[in-house]
Amino acid sequence: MNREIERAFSSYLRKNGMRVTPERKAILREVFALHRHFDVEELFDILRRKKTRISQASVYRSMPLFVKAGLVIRTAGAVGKVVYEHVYGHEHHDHMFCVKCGKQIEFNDDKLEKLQVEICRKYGFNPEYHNLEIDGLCKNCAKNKRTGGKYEI
Amino acid sequence: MNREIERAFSSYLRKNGMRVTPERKAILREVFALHRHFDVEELFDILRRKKTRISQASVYRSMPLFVKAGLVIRTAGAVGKVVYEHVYGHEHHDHMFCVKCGKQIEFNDDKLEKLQVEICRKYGFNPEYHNLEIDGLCKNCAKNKRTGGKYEI
DNA sequence: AATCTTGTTGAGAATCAATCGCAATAAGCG
DNA sequence: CGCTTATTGCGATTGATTCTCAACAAGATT
Repeated sequence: MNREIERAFSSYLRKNGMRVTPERKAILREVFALHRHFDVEELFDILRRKKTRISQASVYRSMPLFVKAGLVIRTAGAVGKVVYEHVYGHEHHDHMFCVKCGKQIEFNDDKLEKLQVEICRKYGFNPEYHNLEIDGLCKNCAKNKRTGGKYEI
Repeated sequence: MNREIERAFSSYLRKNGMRVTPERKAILREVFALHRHFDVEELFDILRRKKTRISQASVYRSMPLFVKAGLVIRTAGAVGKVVYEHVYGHEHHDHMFCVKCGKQIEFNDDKLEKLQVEICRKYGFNPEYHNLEIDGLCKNCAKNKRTGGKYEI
């Protein structure tokens, strides 16, 4: 992981009267070792497998800190589950999600980003983060389209 | 409520070998009487206040059906909560969500919609529905910005 | 209209994510 | 080093959602 990230986080903590603990650092390290979306359960499992002696509660407690520090974002997950993704030093991207096979396509479009900022301005809204998910059928599934599929929503 | 909606739903059910029950119809009616976002708890409370003898489980069971039938959409709610909104015969819109005060702003932008379709085409993706949520600070909260606010994320 | 099949309901138990309370611990200050 | 107080871990708790299962009833068949 990047030394820079750790420093950014420590700085965020101190600035807000919070403490830099080995637990928080260890969790952050794993978050940035995971190059995909994940939920707290997965993260906790990884930490446990690595024998770090960190409680689930601490993991739950740390995630909002990472988010507030701008290092991690929370994206829409399955029903009643919160999904995270680290973001520091990464390109922002949006998702297409195939409702049939579950395939995820990541994309990024500059025009789209700019247009959103423009729209926000119209409403006096200060965007910090956005999440666009387009649901539909991927190329493959559109081809073998069956009506009335029973995929989960 | 619209007779047309009820017919659309009944048709969806029959097409998939499911049954049209008074419970499902009553729930659907309330969903379309509610002209705003809601969660299952609210919906259930309303049904109870109206003395309809419908169980919470049935409400939970019905929601995904409405979604699959294309009458209702699920949008991102607070942590661990699912929020719904009826959509049939309504203009599609997206949301801005103030992370500090929780205010929701609905907006719609034609250019944005068209741009998305265009992007999908590039990926051979067939969009059916999309959900864009822009998180940030509303006009008011941006003004009285305190650093390190403790709002939940 | 009576019968049959099978999807649906209600009630409560069960599950699962997330949070909380509290005593023990330790970060960071002087 | 010693003090203050944020943080930890544990277990209990909350709260939303799902499950189980027996009773019921929708819709097809006769």
